Amino acid sequence: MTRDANRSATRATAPTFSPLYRQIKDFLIGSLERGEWGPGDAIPSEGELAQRFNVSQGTVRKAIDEMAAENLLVRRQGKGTFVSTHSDPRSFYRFLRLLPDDGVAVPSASDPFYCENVSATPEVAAALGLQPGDPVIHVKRLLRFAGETVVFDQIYLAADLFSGLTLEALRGGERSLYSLFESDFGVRMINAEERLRAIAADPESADLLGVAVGDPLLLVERTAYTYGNKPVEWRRGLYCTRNHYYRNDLG
Amino acid sequence: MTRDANRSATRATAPTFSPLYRQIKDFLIGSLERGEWGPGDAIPSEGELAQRFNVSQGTVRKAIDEMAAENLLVRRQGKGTFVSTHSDPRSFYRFLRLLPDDGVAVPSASDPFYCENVSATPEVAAALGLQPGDPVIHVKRLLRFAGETVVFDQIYLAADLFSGLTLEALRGGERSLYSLFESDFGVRMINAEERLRAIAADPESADLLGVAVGDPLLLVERTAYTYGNKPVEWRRGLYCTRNHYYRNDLG
DNA sequence: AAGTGGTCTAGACCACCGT
DNA sequence: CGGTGGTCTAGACCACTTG
Repeated sequence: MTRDANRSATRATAPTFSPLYRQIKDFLIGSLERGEWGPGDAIPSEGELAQRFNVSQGTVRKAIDEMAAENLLVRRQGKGTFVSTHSDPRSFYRFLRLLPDDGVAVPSASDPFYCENVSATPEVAAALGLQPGDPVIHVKRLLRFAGETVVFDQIYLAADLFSGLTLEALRGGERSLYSLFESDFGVRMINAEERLRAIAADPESADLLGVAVGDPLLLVERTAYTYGNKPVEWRRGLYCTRNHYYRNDLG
Repeated sequence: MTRDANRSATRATAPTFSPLYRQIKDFLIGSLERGEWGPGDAIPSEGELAQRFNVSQGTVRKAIDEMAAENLLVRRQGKGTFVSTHSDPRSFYRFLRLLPDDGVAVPSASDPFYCENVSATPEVAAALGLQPGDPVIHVKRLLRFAGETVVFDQIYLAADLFSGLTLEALRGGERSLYSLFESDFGVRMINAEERLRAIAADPESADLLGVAVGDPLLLVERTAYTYGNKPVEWRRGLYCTRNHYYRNDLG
């Protein structure tokens, strides 16, 4: 992280222009990837980082500002800057967009009932960047809102990252799935992309969700990424939208 | 915008703490609301604003930074800072999340076929903050992707803001709907919230979209807001997701 | 009181855009 | 070239949290 690294780069090849705050941000992201600070930990103060990098505090601030905007860090005035965690209730509803038609959000209950090692189908392999046949973990679960079964999720995880995952661990407690991944496997989901479609209920889903075969269901396919935009989870969720809706804000 | 407005506010009532950059931001937003700068116009330079408000350039920068992050302004290095506009292709796909299963985004064609003044139903009135029976404009249109009819939209607009809207104007040209609202009626959509559900196709929609009655369709209800979070449009869209999907990024 | 993030300043220089 | 936004500095003071 030497100063003036750009200006001295008068090579013939195209130089890699990158402002100081960007280099600091990249360094901090690298530290997160390497797990040097765990979720919920405080990172060094702005002043200390400024000294360590020999830059002004404002430059460190700009790097942290961007990371806070990307939900990688959380600032807390008077206390410090902390690594984001899925245990934080504030970041809980970021990955669950389902709300009841009337009234406010109610805590949902997760009921996993299947967890096996299987071979990746071509579809799953493509989503996770694996080869068909590679080992993956297949989880099935239901989500209930106020007693009503609303979601049937089928979740596929790269087996190398989550080896040892069992149904018992999943049934654990009140923690969210991503919270468990984070604490038990050191895999932090920082990003996800969902693709939504309306489809007709198949017999298995209809049975689990208490609807008739052929009834319309909201299909939500999600690819979730960890640091470096590496896909580590793919899931196929069927949402019963009789009394709930999927909310999306177009900023 | 006097300096130290906070510190001198030693009243008994709870003072309204607000940093300088926020006051400047509020002023700029007010100017946008009052239409002092139209979509696509350049706002005064950072230096000029700093002089005008008797603050440093960095303070103005922070105000503009936030507004750029909220898509209200667009910065262009070397040129200036400009009021966002829906004519800008970059902000086009912010309000249309539908993509074809295979291949890249294709320009969509809008085909409006109905535009009448009607009385607001209770549902529409509630969404637009009106009284049931108040006048609204009801528009129906189809959206085609590469020749395939994919969306059936029913759009409701507060009549006072869009009086004079005709089918002919809607059929106008290649401009997006929000681009037309912006240039012809001075109403800029800055924000929207969508609620998604899966439902069974009714006869009218099935006919328009070329599917069977009862087939699953994606229902997308949108409330769009202009400055001051004032709702000005409510729409009910039915999306045929046979060959397309609704994409959502969970940041 | 000490330490943290939050705001603000005044000035410097760089990168980009137009003429 | 002049004007614009983009980066960076060094230092000041404020607001919040904790001991």
